[in-house]
Amino acid sequence: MKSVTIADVAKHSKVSKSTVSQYLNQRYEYMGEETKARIQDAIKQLGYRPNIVARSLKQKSTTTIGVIVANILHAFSTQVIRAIEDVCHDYDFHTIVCNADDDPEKEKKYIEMLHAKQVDGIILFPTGGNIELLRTMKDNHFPLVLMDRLIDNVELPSVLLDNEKASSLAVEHFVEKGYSRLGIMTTSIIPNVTPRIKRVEGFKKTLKQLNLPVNDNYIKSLDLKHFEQALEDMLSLEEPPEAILAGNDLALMEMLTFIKKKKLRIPEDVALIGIDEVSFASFYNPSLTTVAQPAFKMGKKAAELLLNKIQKKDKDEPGKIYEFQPKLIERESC
Amino acid sequence: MKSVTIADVAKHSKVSKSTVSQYLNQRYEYMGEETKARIQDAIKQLGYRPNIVARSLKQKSTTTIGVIVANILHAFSTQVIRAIEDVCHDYDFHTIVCNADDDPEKEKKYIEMLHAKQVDGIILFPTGGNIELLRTMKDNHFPLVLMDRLIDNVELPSVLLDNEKASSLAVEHFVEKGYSRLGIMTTSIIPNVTPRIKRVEGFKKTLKQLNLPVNDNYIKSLDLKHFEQALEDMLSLEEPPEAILAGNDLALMEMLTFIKKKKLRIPEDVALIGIDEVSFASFYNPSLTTVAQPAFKMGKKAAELLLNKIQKKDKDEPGKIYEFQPKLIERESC
DNA sequence: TTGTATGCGTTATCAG
DNA sequence: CTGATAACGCATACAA
Repeated sequence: MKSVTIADVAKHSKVSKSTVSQYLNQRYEYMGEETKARIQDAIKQLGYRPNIVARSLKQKSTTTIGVIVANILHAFSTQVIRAIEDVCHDYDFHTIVCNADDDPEKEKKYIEMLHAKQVDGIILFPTGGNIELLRTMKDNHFPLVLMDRLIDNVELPSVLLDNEKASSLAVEHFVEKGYSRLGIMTTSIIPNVTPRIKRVEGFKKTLKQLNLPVNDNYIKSLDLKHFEQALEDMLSLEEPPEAILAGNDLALMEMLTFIKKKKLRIPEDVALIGIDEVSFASFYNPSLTTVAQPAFKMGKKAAELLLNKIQKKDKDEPGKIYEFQPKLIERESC
Repeated sequence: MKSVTIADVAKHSKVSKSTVSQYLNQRYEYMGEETKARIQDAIKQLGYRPNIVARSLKQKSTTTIGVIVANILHAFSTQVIRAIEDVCHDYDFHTIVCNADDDPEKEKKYIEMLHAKQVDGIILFPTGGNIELLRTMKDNHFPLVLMDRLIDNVELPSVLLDNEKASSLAVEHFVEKGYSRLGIMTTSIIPNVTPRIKRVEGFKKTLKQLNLPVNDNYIKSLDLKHFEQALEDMLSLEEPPEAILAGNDLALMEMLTFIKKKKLRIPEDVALIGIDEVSFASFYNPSLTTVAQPAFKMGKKAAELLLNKIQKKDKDEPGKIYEFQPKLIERESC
C-alpha cells in the first residue's frame, strides 16, 4: 500500500499542508474558491484518504468505543451489541466488541487493551471481578457505562433489567394458568452477577406474596452441564414441579433438550417460561412463552449515556441506575 | 484521563526515552540489570500503558484486521466471526467487525473506513458490488481474503463452501428416504451471490443425475417476506412437493413459521432439510436434519490466510480457492 | 550500554 | 486568506 498523505495533496495542489487540513475540516469560510477546487481535484486524483491513526494521535480521540460482554453466547448480548452499533453509527463512532467469556482475567486484559488502543469509552457487561480496576477508571474519569449487572459501591451509570419483575411476571402467569408447584433453574450463582440472584429472589418473593410454598427442591442454580441430572432429579420427586422458569436463554435450551430426550410434553408434563427472547420462540412446537428484555432499548440507552459522557453533554449523575421493564409474551408453553 | 507517556517513565527512572522504548520492546540484551529494574518500577508506579495509536502511526501497522460480513443475521456469519477472533487472539491481533447489511454502498463505506483506520487487512463476505474497488485494492497489494462468496475475475484468495455438494447431499438424502418430488427455497438470487446460485444449480444437477424430474414450480428464490405466499402456492399445487430444502438458516426459520401456522406435520406432510446448522436443530420438534458448514474451520482458514499475507509468510498463490466440504447431520425432519 | 535526533501524518497556533 | 512550525507519543538509526 503506497499511502498518499496530506503533504502529497498539498504539493499537487500547490498549497501548504495547513490549507489542505483546513479544507478537510470544513473550515473553508475564508478560503478562495479556486484553492478549494484545486484541493478537491488533487484529493480525487490522488485518491487521498485521511489517516485516522495520525488524526487520533493528535486529537486524543479515536471516535471508537469498546464493548466488553461477559458472555457473547447469550442472545441478549448480541441484541444489545446490535443496538449499540446502531447508535454509534449515527454519531460516527466505531465499536470494538470483546467477549470476556465470563472470565475476570480476560475482562481485565480487554479493558487494558482497549485503554491502550485509546478508545474514548467502554460499555461493560461486568463479570463481577476487577472491581478495584473499575473504581480506578472511574476515579480517572474514564467514560464507562455498566450493562446488565450491577456492581455495588462503584458509582457508575448502569443499564439494567428489573430482574425481580421478570421473575414475578413469570410466576404470576404460571399461577394464572393454574400451576402452583413452581420451579426455577438458572446458571450458577456467582457473586456480583446480579441478574441470576435477583431472578431467584424475585421468584421466591412473588411466591410468598401469593401465599404459595417455596420449595427449595424446585430451585436450582448450577452449571449448564449439570442441568440434565438436576432436571432428572427434580422431575423424579414424589411431587415434581408442574412448571419451571428458565433463568436465561441458555438454561432454556438445555431444558428443552432434556424434555425432548425424555419425551415429555409441554405444558402437560411440565409448563415452561423462559426469561430472554429466543429466535425460535414463536415457531417452536409448542411455541414458547417468554419474558423478553427490551434489549434494543437498553443497548441504545447505554450507548447514548456513554457518548454523552464522552462529549461531556451529560448532567453527570454518577451511579444513576436506568432500570428497564421486562415484558411477558404469552405463547403455548404456558 | 491524565495520560502518562514514555517520557514520564524516562524522567522518573532517570534514563532516556529510547532506553525505555528498548525495554518495552524486550530488547534488554545489553541493558543493565539495575536500569531494567528502575524502569520496571517507574512503569508500575506511574501506571504507564503504551499508547497503541502512537505506536501504530510509527510502525504503520495497527495489528488490527477488519471483517465485513454481508449479513450478520446469518448464524454462519457469527460462527465464522467467532473463529476469526480466536485465531487473531492467538496472533495478538484485534478485530473490527462490520455488517454491510447486504448493501454494496454500506460495504463500500466500511471498506473505506477500515482503510482510513489503517487496518492491516480485511476479510470480506462480499455483497457482490464494488468489484472495481476490490480490484484496485488487490492491485495495491492490500491484504484481502474473500469469504463465502466467489467474485469472478478478481484473483483473491477465497474461502468457500462446496455449495453444490451441500445441495446434492440433501437431495441424495431425500431420495434415500423415499421422497421424489423435491423442492428448494432460497432467498433472492442476486448476481455474484454465488452460494444461492450454486445451491440451486447443485439441486437441479443432482436431480438430473438421479433421473428425477426438475419441476420449476418447486424451485423458488425470493425475498423472505414472500416466502409465506410462495409456500402457500407451492403446497396448494395438485402435486405438491413432498420434501423441501431450505437454502439457508433464515429460509428455514421462515418455512418453520409457515408450517407451524398451517399445522402441517414434519416430515409426514412435508419433509425438511436445512442448509446451515441452527442452534435449535437438535431439540426442535421434530429435530431438524441439516447440512452443516464447517464454519469454524472456514473462519480459521480465512484468518490464517490473511495473517500470513500480512506477515508476508504466504507463498502468494493469488486467487486460490479453498473449498470446504459440508456435512449432513441426520435428524428427524427427514 | 544509553542518549540524541528525526519522522510517522495530522492538527493547531500564530504570523504574514 | 494562506503558510511555516510545533506538537501528539512512540520507535529507530546513529552517536557517544
